[in-house]
Amino acid sequence: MKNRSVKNSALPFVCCTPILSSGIQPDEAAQLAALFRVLGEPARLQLLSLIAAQPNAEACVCELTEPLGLSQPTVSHHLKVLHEAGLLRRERRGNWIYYQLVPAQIEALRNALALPNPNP
Amino acid sequence: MKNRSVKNSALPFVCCTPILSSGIQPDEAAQLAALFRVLGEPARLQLLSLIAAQPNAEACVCELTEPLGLSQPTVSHHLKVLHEAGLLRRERRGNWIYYQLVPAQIEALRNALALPNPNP
DNA sequence: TTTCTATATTGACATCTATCGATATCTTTG
DNA sequence: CAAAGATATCGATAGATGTCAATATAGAAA
Repeated sequence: MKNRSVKNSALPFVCCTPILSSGIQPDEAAQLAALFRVLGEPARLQLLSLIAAQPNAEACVCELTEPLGLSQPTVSHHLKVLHEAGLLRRERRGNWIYYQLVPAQIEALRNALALPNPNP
Repeated sequence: MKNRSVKNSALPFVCCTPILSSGIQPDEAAQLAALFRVLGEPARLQLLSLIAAQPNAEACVCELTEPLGLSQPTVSHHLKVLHEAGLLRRERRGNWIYYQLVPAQIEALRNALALPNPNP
């Protein structure tokens, strides 16, 4: 099977052409699919949701491990995947590392699914 | 690893709560992730794009195999996955089976990624 | 420097899945 | 009914990946 990870097949911050409005090329499909694959994991969707729900829309790993019911290394792994996909920003503050959403990247993904205008 | 397929963990036509506006539950995350996972495959994105680009926004398997460069069983498999996810409609017409997009389901997925309103 | 705490990395394992060749099923046509 | 064509299913296989325990790393504090 081909390598389909974001890290190797796509750059962060892809600008997503609407796939339903124009024929997409194989390399575009690979990049975009890598991003959707990142979202194709319940734990990662919950992480995005949890972070968005925090007071300042940011959270450190220690705040995310318990509500997810996963080990700290696993949570770290998922955060890394989200970060490499450009969906999360990270910032160290003292001992803690805070993760925040990257709204532009999420919006880019949404845009890829935009329906074609029936009356252009 | 848990079963994460659409067929077993999610019903077609899920109605997607915006995950960034409210904390989502594990079962919601599982359903939604199953849908994103369906999109996390280059071949399937290309299928959606190809079908959308057809004259009547529909295509039979025979029209999709060649541009994808995959075998007929593999294309059939991907179409089945998309169909079970509620993203494609199927309709037999003579010997051929035509697949069409289901815009409502695509829109539902988009909606799941909607950003929260900064000034509610 | 040493210790403590938070996070990341490593290695291993079980499971999932994309892919294909072979074959079955279904529909039309002769 | 038999033959042909389109699509689906089956079985096998290689590669990807989520998970954890163990360990490493990095910054803060003593």
